[in-house]
Amino acid sequence: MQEAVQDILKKNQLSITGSRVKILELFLEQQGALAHGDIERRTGEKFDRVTVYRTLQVFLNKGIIHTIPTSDNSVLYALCKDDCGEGHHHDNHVHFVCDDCGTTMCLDDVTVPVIRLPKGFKFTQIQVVVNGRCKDCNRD
Amino acid sequence: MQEAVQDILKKNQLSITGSRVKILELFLEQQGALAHGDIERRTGEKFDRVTVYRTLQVFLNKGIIHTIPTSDNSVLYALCKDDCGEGHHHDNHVHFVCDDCGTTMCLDDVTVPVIRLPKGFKFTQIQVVVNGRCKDCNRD
DNA sequence: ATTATTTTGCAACAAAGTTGCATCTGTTTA
DNA sequence: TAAACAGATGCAACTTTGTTGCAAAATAAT
Ligand SMILES: [Mn+2]
Ligand SMILES: [Mn+2]
Ligand SMILES: [Zn+2]
Ligand SMILES: [Zn+2]
Repeated sequence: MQEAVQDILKKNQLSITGSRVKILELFLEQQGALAHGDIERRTGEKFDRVTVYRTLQVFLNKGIIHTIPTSDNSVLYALCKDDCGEGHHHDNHVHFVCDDCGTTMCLDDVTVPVIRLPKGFKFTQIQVVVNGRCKDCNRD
Repeated sequence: MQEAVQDILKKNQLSITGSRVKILELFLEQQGALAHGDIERRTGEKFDRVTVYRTLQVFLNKGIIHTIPTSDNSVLYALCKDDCGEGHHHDNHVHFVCDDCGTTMCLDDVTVPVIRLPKGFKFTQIQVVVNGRCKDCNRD
């Protein structure tokens, strides 16, 4: 785990600092997505709010994490699993929001479908967000 | 136009007030979606910010407008075309964001596809947001 | 026209996000 | 390994966005 964190930072030519290590650990030990607030809470207010913002921004630019649009328009972040790089995101999988437990997760195995657009429209990216009950919450 | 506005308000048992008429007009004379900020600007700061928030909230509850999730997590609103009512939205169409001109619009004729979820997951709603170049911007 | 009900604007507040700058930390080089 | 450098952090101050309570104003009902 420690190694994984260091690897990711080195691979992206980022200096290894307390906040980056800690925040990256949070993402690795968590299956769901994290909001900015979650991160602040779970780092035990160890880092300044500004540092968290800037760290997330750096991770986004480097293609280490991606944002997830949600129906309530809160900003969520999740690890990129694939080969995303600086300015090159290709996380074309479906996102799932459980209305029961509130977790938002990447369904890495569910690829986004092809959408037939009206004449004249060209797409570059398709985002799919599914709401419902997750696996765990249905097991009752 | 004036009539359409009055009709919608009456049909939803809403009293006819300056802000409601003006904001509804904005939506009717516009093909794309509007952000809260757009509305404030285009009403010429005629109404208090709080009034705009409350008006949009009322319209949302009544099923006159719906929100659109976007990749940059800004809140956008658009008219419901269908038979949405109080607490009953069924705007299951695809949304399109033009990266060129910035407009976000409802593709009312493009219905959201069925998504095959992993075992154990149940869905209640599927949101699809497509980014790309719109019809108008491709006409060059 | 009078009354009852909603809606509005204001003020005060809370939450979320940004920016500049001095200080500190991690990395590089000699 | 120590000094020098580049980059990251924390703080303060600020902006933007959204919320709440309440009195005044506008709308609807009688
Ligand atoms: Mn994802
Ligand atoms: Mn729509
Ligand atoms: Zn769940
Ligand atoms: Zn366009």
